[in-house]
Amino acid sequence: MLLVNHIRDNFEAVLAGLNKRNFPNAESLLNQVIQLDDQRKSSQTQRDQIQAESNAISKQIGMLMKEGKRDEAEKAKARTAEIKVQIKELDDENSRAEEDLKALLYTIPNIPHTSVPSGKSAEDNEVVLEHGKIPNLYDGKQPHWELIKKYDIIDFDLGVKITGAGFPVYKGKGARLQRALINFFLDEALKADFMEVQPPILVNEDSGYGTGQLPDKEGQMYHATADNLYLIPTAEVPITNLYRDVIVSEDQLPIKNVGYTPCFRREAGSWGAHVRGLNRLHQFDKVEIVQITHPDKSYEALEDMRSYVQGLLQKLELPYRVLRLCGGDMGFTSALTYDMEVYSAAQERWLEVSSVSNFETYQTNRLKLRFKGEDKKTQLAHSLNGSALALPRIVAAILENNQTEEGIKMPKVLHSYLGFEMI
RNA sequence: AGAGGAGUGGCAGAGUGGUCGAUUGCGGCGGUCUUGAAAACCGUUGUACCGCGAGGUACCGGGGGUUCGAAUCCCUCCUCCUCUGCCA
Repeated sequence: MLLVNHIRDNFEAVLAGLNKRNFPNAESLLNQVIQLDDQRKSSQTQRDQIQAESNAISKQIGMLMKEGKRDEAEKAKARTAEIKVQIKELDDENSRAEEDLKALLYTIPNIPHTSVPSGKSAEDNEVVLEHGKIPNLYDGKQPHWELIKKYDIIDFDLGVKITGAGFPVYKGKGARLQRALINFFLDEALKADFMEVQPPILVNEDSGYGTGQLPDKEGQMYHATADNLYLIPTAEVPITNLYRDVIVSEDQLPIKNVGYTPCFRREAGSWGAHVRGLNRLHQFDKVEIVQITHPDKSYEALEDMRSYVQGLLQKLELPYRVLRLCGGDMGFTSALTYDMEVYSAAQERWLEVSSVSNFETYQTNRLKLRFKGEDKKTQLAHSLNGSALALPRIVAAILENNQTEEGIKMPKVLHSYLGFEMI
């Protein structure tokens, strides 16, 4: 969430940023924030003053008791009754103001970076670059949901029997392709100096709040109610929360982590014509990269992560393009997001396979993720993450783009991982 | 899962109702001494909020309660350890 002091000091800039997102009622909400913060401050100041008085009286009573002056002590006690009531009132007032302020801040999205184009929807995203040749396929080309049946490598019906729609079963070369991609992605990340982690894939409420899935997106996560745990929608949640309530020393930055996890999304009400086959699933595999950086270095890191992901797509020989998301299409918590899309030659459309974002202090403020530099001052770090990569759509694109009448050719870089070259 | 024990500052470890944000040791930082280092000695050493400042307030696993006053008493939750059971 945004820092109140930042809103105070940069009111016009914050307002302009929210307008770039087409965020409604921005000005009045920002004014409310400042007003609630003022309320919070004044109730706390009052509370602290009275508390100080009460503490003084208590000390006095302690001394009187020690000296055996029981009567005077009793007299002093009488005065505290009123103070107690006042403290209770101011306490309530203060915590109410704090809660209201927090609730309000939760509804305000991050401020877009100056380079973010204004715009309302995906159509206004800026195409930063396109790379690779869109393949010219033979006449009998098929979308991946046909190919997987033809070669018997992914079985949706079996998944329905075992679990339900959106939980495919990968078989034979299909399963081996999954495993190969995961290993390839992890090995590449290790070469790029990311430290591998294997986090839990169920997380508690605090973690959900830490990265912002709660309270807004509660309905998007599977909830194990018996234990009040959530299945992760992305490894971003457990990996970034590793650093919740942590103060690192400046020389430990940047922190670079990579993790492979399955991801679970309920995707309630989001099924339609474009989500056939592997395009949208309830469970899928993803390798995620996360960085925690010094505030001065986060945009450099973002560019590094972007070119890193581009490198993966190039090695997989997939035609892709990079989009800079516009204000209206960007995620709630992000300051700048690049989407990577691969071209799916049989569906004849672009598929999002990665999203790389800088959250600046928006997440770290909630997480209380700080660093301490030479000057001994603690300040919020910046957090970033990106998919590197999400498997299903990569699999879809590999299958579709490389299909021939003789079979499906596997990208060269995967051969040693796969143990075969064709499906 | 059952029985018992325990959670205190970076770490170790005192503190069982009063001036305790908390004795002490180690570590860290600064200094004295030294050609340099070690040793020794001296000083310093958390986080957050409010305040221009002086300063104030909160934090002893989390939450709640008793009390004029809670690290200390009560309730509850969490975590760890030991024993028993179960298990990949």
